[in-house]
Amino acid sequence: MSKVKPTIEDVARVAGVSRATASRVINNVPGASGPLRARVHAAVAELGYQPNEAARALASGRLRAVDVIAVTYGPGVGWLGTHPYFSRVLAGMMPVLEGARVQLRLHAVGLAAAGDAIDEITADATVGAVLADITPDLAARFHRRCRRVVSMVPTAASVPAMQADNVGGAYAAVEELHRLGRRRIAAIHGPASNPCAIDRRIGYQRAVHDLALPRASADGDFHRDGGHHAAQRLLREDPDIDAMFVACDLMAAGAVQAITATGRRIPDDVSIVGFDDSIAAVCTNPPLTTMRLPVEDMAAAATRLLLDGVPAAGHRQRFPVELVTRDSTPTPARAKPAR
Amino acid sequence: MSKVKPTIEDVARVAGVSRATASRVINNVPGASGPLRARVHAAVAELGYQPNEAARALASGRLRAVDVIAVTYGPGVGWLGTHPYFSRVLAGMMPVLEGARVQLRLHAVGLAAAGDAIDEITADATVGAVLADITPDLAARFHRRCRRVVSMVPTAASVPAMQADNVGGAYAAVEELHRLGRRRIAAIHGPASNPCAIDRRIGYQRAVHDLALPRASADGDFHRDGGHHAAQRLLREDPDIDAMFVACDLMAAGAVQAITATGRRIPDDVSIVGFDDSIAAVCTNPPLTTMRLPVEDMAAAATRLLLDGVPAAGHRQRFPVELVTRDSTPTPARAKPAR
DNA sequence: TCTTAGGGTGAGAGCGCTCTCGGGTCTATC
DNA sequence: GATAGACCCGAGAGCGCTCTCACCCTAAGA
Repeated sequence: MSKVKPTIEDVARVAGVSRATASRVINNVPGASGPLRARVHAAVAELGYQPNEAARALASGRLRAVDVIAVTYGPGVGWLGTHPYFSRVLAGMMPVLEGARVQLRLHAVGLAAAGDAIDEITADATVGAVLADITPDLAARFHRRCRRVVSMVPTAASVPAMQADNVGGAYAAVEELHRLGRRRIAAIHGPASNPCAIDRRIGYQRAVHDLALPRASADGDFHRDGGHHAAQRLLREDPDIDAMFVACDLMAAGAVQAITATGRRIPDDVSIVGFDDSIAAVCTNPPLTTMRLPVEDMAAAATRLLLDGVPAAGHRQRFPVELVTRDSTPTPARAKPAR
Repeated sequence: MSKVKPTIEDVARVAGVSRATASRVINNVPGASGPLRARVHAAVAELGYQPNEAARALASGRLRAVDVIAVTYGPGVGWLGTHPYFSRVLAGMMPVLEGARVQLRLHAVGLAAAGDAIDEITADATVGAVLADITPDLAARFHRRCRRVVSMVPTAASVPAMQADNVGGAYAAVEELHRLGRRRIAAIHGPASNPCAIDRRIGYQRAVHDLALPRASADGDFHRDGGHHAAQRLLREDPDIDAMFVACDLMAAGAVQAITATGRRIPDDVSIVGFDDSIAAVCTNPPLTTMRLPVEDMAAAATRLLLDGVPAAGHRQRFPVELVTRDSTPTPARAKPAR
């Protein structure tokens, strides 16, 4: 047995067919049949042949990989290392990629360098890119350069996207709190420039408006510390707050700590509904009632869309955001009676 | 301006040099100088040239990418979606990869399919692979097939690895608890087959032995629920436990919930030291005192090692595991006096 | 002045694969 | 039995790049 890796040429020789035929059966393309297919498969197995992806990509003009783009705001890798969201995206994509034998390439690119990065990534002509986190204008630019793109976050109308009902989720969170008898429902929002955060903010505002509830809110940064500070501020400004809608579980974790530090009990004194249903939701004490964002499903669907060809411009796939009840809201029996 | 992507041929023509020279300056290899370099750079800029990675890989026999391997135990993507560890590995690698213009490919491979996966991944002749999570025998096999490998977890002696002091970290955790006056220190271990978990277990056992402390432990699964159940069991079997060493923050989060559910207070009744210092450590209530595993540093160092060439067999780089004090252990002033 | 060494440069041969195109074979139809 | 059509299969031309090797030019040494 030779040390060098067998090529398709070797497979063809062993199978007694042409390179073209070997290629056809290896790629499962019609135009070769029965007995020949069997012989090629046998040769592949015998030689332990593994196709060279680089050669494949060069010859076919398409690299069998999907890019994942995480634009990092600020220096370093930003949220990538700490926010549970990205892991969920990867976890959702992995199984569908594996089935298709397509590689996953991860790009964490700074906002400043994003333009160049788009050029580079596009140059490799991959199957497509999943925009895990990105600004709307960058997404639009990406889509313009290379149609094979699908966004996981709200974006311009033209860019194909997975669309979770962030507005409705936030609205439902406030409704739930209201149903539980809460009347002073404050909100901790995400960054003012973040599209998801904006939608959740809108949902909150609509709900408190429709329910004729007083409005109070503070901005966080989608991170634990931001949630902590925001909750402190909120409680200082209005000590009678009896519930909080927090636009992200990680911030909610910080809020829980801030609230209990004041001696208030959760859920009795202050009830909380988070957002995401990430791992953070079950790490807090008490575990969080939260709005489940089906990130894994969305990522899987995005990947499938890419694998199926060029997504139609403006393509939308909608995902519900549903309430997951845990212990940061009272059980109905313990709920405060509505005034 | 033509629609087709410029090739190095175009660059060479515009610069008035040969393809070879263009290649030399683009790849920054000696053998071309001064004026020519400038002309080539100008041509690259003018055309907006982006090298085709596939062609590069094919011609040079090396794909400019680093593989990240996460062997998933059991079905699906296992820990990838929920455990903060993987994000930290990726976050650590990203900046050094970016500097070297090397891609990151992620592979989450089931234990059963890992053998085939190794063959496939190896076939692409990448710069190397970072073994984020893997069994020792699989790591050895990987290393045998392709020397360009470095493990992030304990493994056979031959496999190059980043080595965190898991044993010492666990030992130090118990010592700290003892210093704080705790005497019935139980442990929640990770999976019995996990190399990191094994080392932490050893550290605990050595410490309780050296300190002549009673031993009590339960096995978890490195996940929140496992920690929860283990803590319940431990408390049931010995209600007088006054401290827990938990081999992973995620499990500690579960343990915190189980402990407070019994009415015990943290850190006064039961003190806790976790392990990892992952995002979970600051989501619990109270935030966890924990042993910091410098995952990002380890991942960055692993990546650099790969970028520098073929790592020497048996190469080891050691990393300390240090105590991070938060609120799940009493401040020294509040510590119970030693008996 | 001739030789030699050495660095700069270009020609050209692949890397391993895909895919088009043309030729050959086989069946169905008239 | 002749012809058309359908179906298989192989030859061969690249895909865009790297890298070896030979060539040329210049400068130093004899």
